Amino acid sequence: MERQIMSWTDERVETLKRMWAEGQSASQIAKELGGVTRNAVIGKVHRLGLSNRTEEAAEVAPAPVAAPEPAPQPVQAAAPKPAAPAAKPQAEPHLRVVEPAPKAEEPADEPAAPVAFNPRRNIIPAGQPLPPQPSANEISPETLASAREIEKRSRKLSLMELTERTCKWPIGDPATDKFWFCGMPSQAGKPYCEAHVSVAFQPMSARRDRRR
DNA sequence: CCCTGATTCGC
DNA sequence: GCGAATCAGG
Repeated sequence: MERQIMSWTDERVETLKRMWAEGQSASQIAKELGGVTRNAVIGKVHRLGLSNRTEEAAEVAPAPVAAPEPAPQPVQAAAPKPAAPAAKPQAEPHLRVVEPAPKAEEPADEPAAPVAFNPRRNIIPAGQPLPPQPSANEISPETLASAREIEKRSRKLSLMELTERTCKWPIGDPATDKFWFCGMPSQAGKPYCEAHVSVAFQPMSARRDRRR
């Protein structure tokens, strides 16, 4: 009754251009558009002549996040349900708790382990910094900057949208609906994307060096 | 194996 | 113009 079988309408081309500029991969774009394969997307990208996507382009388009636009953003279930994470984030062979930081003023809190919130008991009263984020003072500024950069482009996936190959780094406060998972491509065999792996898996030597 | 983009070429 | 098949690479 409509649409003569998926074609490159202006609208779809716009989405393609926008996502490509944001640095999304051809497969991600294809998935978003639906009805086309990544090959189709790549082919179109080339025909549009916007092949080599350089850094600057990526810095222009990033929509500010909770932008109230009718854009085809992936819906996100805002239900803070106890539902067992299909892809249980934790239980990773993650970091060693670093040596008991003799930095007196640093309360021996959590290691840099993200996804540690416990949804079953009391939902964290929004306002308490319970959510993930490892103690920044243990991470190099470069690594943190990289993570923040990635988070701005995160795919904001809901729990149910995570797969074995999406970054499961939680972002935001799980007690609110401003909570989602990074969703960028995860490193093979790892639970997080490159940037978040860097934050989560700190080589002991690097940590040691940093606090010398 | 998972994934990436690039290219070719029949349609 | 389109995109599957294929290639080259991480």
